[in-house]
Amino acid sequence: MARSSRKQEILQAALACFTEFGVEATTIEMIRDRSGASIGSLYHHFGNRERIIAVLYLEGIGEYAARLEAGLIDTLDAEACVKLFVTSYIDWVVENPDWARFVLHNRGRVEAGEMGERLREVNQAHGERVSAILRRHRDSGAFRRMPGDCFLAVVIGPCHDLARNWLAGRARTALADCRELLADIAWASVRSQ
Amino acid sequence: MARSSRKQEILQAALACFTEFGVEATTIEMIRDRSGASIGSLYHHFGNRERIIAVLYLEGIGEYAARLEAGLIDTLDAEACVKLFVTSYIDWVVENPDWARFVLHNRGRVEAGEMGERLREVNQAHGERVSAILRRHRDSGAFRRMPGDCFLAVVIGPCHDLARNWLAGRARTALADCRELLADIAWASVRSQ
DNA sequence: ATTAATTCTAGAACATTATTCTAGTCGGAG
DNA sequence: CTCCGACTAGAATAATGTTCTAGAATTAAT
Repeated sequence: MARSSRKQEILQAALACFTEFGVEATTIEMIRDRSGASIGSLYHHFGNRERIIAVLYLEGIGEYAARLEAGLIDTLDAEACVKLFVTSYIDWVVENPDWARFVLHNRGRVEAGEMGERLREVNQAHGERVSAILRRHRDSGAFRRMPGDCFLAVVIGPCHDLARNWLAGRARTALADCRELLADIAWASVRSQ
Repeated sequence: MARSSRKQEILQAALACFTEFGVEATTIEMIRDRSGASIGSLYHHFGNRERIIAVLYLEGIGEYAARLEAGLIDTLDAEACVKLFVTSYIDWVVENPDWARFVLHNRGRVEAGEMGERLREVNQAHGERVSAILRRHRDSGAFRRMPGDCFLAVVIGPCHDLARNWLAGRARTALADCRELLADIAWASVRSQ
C-alpha cells in the first residue's frame, strides 16, 4: 500500500498551510507542494478542497472529545466532572495549538458544507454521552438549576474565548496559567446554591 | 449620486448570501445578482471579495461596540457594568442574528487578511476605552483578582458560546430567556469574595 | 446652461484556482 | 504470472476572482 500515510501527510501539510497563511489563502497547489503529493493523489483521497478541511476538523474535535470522555468515565463527583471539562480542554489546546486554532475558527464552515450533517451527528452523539454522565449529578441536585444549553456555555465558554485570544497572540496571560482559575470559576458558576 | 446606497445594497446582499449559503460558497456573481450591481460597481466599491467580508465584519463589531460604550458611559456601579456586557451583547445578537452569526464565524478570516491590522487597531481602541471604565471598579476592589484576559473571557465567553449555538439552531432554549441568568452568573463569577 | 471633474456603472477580457479525466504505477492475492 | 484494486501523476477543463477600458450619471464651477 505504499504509504497509507500519504493521506496523513496531506492533512499535516494542509494544517501547516492553514496556520501559516489562513484557510482562505491556501490553495490546493500549496498543499500539494508542501505534502509532496500530486493533484491526482489529493483528489483521490479527499475529493475536494472542502473535504480536506472537514476531515481535519472532525479529527480535531474527535481527539478532544475522546480525551474528555476517557476522563469522564470514572466515578468522579460533580465538581471533578465540571473541572475536567475545563482542564482537559485547556490541556488539549496547549498541546495542539495549531489544530485548536483551526477547530475554533472553522466550525461554521464545516457545518455549512456537505459534511455538515456528519458533523452534527458526531457532535450530538458526543453530547449525549456527556449529558448522560452529567445527568446523574444534576438529578442528585449538585447543580444550580439552569437550561442544559446554558450549563455547557457557562462551563466551557470562557475557555473557548480565552483560548481563542491566546492562540491569536492577544492574551497577555499564558493559557495554562488560567487552568485552575477557570476550573474554579466554572464550578462556582454551576454548583447549586 | 444616483444612490449612495449601492454600497449598502451590496453589503446587504452579501450578508444575505453568506447567511444562506455560507461565506465559502457565495461567489461574487451571486452577490452581483442579488444586489443588482455590476461587477465593475462591486470592485469599484470594495476592490476585492475579501474586503466585502472585512467591511461587513467591521461594521458589525462597530455597532455592538457603540451600543456597549453608550451604556457604559454612565456612572454605573461594578455590578451594572458587568451585567451590561452580557445584556447588551445578547440584545444585539437577538436583534441582528444574521450579522451576529457572520461576526462570530469570521473574525479569524478578517484578522488573517489584509484588513487584519485595521481590525486589531479598532479592537484595541475599543478595549482600552472599556478597560478604562472597568479599571475604576477594579481599583476599588469590586472584582475578584484575576488577569484581565480571564475577566473578559469569563464575563462574555458564555454569551459567545450560547449565541453561537442558538444562532446555529442547536440550542433548545431561547437566547433571550438566558439574559438574566447569564448576567447573574457573570457578576457572581467576577465579583470579589 | 455648459463644461469639466469626479464618482459610479458596465461587462468583456484575463488570470488564478479548483476540479475532472485519462493514463498510468505499484503491491499483493489467486 | 497476471489480474485487481488502491494509489499516483499531471494535462485538460471548468469555475471563479480580478483587471481593464469605456462610458453614464452627478456635482461644482464659471
